[in-house]
Amino acid sequence: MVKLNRLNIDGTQRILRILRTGDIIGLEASLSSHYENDAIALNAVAACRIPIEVLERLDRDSPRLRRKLMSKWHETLSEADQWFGELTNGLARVRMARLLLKMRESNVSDVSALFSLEDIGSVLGMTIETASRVINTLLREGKIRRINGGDRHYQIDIAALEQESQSSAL
Amino acid sequence: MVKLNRLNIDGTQRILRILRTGDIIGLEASLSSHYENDAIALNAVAACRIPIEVLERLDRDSPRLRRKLMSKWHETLSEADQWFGELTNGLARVRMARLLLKMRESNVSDVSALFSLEDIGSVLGMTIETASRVINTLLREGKIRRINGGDRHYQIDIAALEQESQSSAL
DNA sequence: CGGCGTGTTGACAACAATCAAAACTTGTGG
DNA sequence: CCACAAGTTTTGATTGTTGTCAACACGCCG
Repeated sequence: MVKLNRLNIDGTQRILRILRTGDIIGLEASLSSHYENDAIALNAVAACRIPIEVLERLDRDSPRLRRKLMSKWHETLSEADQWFGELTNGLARVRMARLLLKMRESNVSDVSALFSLEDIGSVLGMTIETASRVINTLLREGKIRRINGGDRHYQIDIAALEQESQSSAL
Repeated sequence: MVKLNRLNIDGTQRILRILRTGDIIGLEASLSSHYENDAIALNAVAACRIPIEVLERLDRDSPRLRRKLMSKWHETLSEADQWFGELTNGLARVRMARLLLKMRESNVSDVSALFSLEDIGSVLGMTIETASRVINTLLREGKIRRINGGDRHYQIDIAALEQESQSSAL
């Protein structure tokens, strides 16, 4: 997992979203030659680099790749909007529920991989203390369970969390 | 101004961002043929429509346009990230200050155009009551001034608001 | 005039931040 | 292998901010 970090003008830092297998990054390099936010790996990652020249040649010669590239842009934007819409509204426990659902290893899995409290706080816009409290409440309620050995992995009660995540926001 | 509205699965609604002169919308139509969020005009707007076929022909024939198109995607994503980073952190009055600065008519103007309290609330993730309170506090402090006649237009004290907007978040 | 949409204000309750301390983990060097 | 230091998480007490509920003001239009 890779966190996409934005450093605001005022020194504030916020995680914009978490990138996972299949996600693309730095596509803007083909345009402006400077990155606008940091990417920091949260665990061991395998990355595949495509040199700009190759990208440009393919872009020139292959309409199919062009289409694919557009599609990636779209996907990224769509993802960004989803994070915005889902993780910035509602009570702390609602946002946490949504994050847990979002960070599942796959759409059918009930195993969710989280990260440090500090990073959780930065994603959900809350302090590490509230993050900790919310997680522990969910643990006590049996809606999530720590997987031991798994580094900050949780087994989650999907149905329960989906209900939580639908609390009205604002 | 056009508000880009996201309708979440749970019925919640949230404004993702506000589009203004020069912004582009519905670029994804060239890919997936379905829109994922509503666009609603907040005042009279002039729009320019480009048929997909034209877009595709130009995309095929003109490398320059392709570059331009990519650039637009990039711009949109960048904008989305900026909204996320700036308007979802910190106290209500900090977020309001940032919105006021962002909604200026130009980079040098000190006139900021807002919209209904309901929409402000939906952008900043707060209730209309808090939005009203914050605005009135800023008015009383003389940091913003209502422009009479101007429909929800404010003359803002840029320096003061910039200072506000730099309050530590979280 | 009377109703409707929008904005304002107050009192109160709920939620989350802050401050502080302790428990627990992990890695390091003796 | 233990002791210790540094980092991370947990928990408690308290304060501050924001949401909720309710009432009212104001302008607009039929």
